[in-house]
Amino acid sequence: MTFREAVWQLVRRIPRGRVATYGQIAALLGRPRAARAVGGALRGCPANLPWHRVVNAQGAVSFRGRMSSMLTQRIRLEAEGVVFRRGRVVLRAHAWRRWRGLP
DNA sequence: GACTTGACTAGAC
DNA sequence: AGTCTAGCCAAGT
Repeated sequence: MTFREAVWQLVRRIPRGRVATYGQIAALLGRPRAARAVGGALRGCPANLPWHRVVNAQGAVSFRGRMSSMLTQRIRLEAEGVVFRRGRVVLRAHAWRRWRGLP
């Protein structure tokens, strides 16, 4: 299993209405400093993957060459109830917490 | 195997 | 709060 596949597998588990950060994904995979590689893994990912639920550490949508794709990502997130504030996702409210309710 | 390339980040001003 | 910089790392050449 390549790193890229592991990223896809994990991203698939982010629930609707929640977001994860590149660094968070990397950390969950045991590579706390591979945030940048997570971005690379999402480049050319399967179309059915909820890639739009991954944002940067500031809660902002990362630039990917065109403004239109940023807008698409934002629209998709808002469509699932994610709230933006001054151009950033309100992480306090929407950050994916895998361990909620566990020790 | 040695570069190069980014959907990244934390830290320093 | 904005801007720069230096690390980092999997993939593709």
